[in-house]
Amino acid sequence: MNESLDVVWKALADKTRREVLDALRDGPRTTTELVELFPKLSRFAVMKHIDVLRDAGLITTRPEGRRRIHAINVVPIRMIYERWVHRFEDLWATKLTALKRSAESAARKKKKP
Amino acid sequence: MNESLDVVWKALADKTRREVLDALRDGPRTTTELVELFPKLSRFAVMKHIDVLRDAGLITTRPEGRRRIHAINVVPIRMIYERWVHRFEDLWATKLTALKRSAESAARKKKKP
DNA sequence: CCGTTATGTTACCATACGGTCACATAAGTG
DNA sequence: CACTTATGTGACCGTATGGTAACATAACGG
Repeated sequence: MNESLDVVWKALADKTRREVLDALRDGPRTTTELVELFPKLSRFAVMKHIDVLRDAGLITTRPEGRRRIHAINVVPIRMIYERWVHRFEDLWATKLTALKRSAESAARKKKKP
Repeated sequence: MNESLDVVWKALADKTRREVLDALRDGPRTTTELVELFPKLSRFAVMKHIDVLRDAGLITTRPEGRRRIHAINVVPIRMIYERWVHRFEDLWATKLTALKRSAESAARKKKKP
């Protein structure tokens, strides 16, 4: 679970897969329902994306009769945020950042052996 | 700046590139300094990663003499958070309650050793 | 100048990835 | 049972990606 976050990043790198997760925000969907959301893609392409998302732990699949119901699991997204995105928050939205960086840059310039 | 974030996602999908951004959190670095952070990779590989990060707007490069100094730009990361990750935050809470509920339900059913 | 340092360009290769198709299974429905 | 619906598997293919190597430029230091 530690550095297996790379699989999550890879899964999120694809626009279609992020759209699948967007769709699942409102609630679980069957495979066919998800396929119908992407008229430009074949059923197999969407199913492959579902596989990738499931392997990354981003969705859970539960069979119900002959249908398969996919639900989102936000835990990996939360991990991405807490373990990575969050650490950059202090760098954004403040001009202090730019000041700090330019100061460090100036120091670096002077400290050339 | 308001371009599709897809190129940013693609850039962040690589572990090495995320490590480059991690290194740049503390301040700007030259190309050679960044290369030395990855002894297992060739200079060209690291330079390619730098190119990808710059194309995604995640770093800015400024020439200084014969050196090139790369600095992080957190704006795309912030956009990723605000335009995508943030929208799943309300599911974190509901996920917790769902877990709690299922845990209670499991505890109730748990007569089996 | 010359050699060294710092960096870039071009070409090239192996693998991963996104996608399609042919075929297959399996559960409702008449 | 036969028929339709819902879904899955395997092989296959073009392109993108990550990586290396050969060659090239350009600035500093003596």
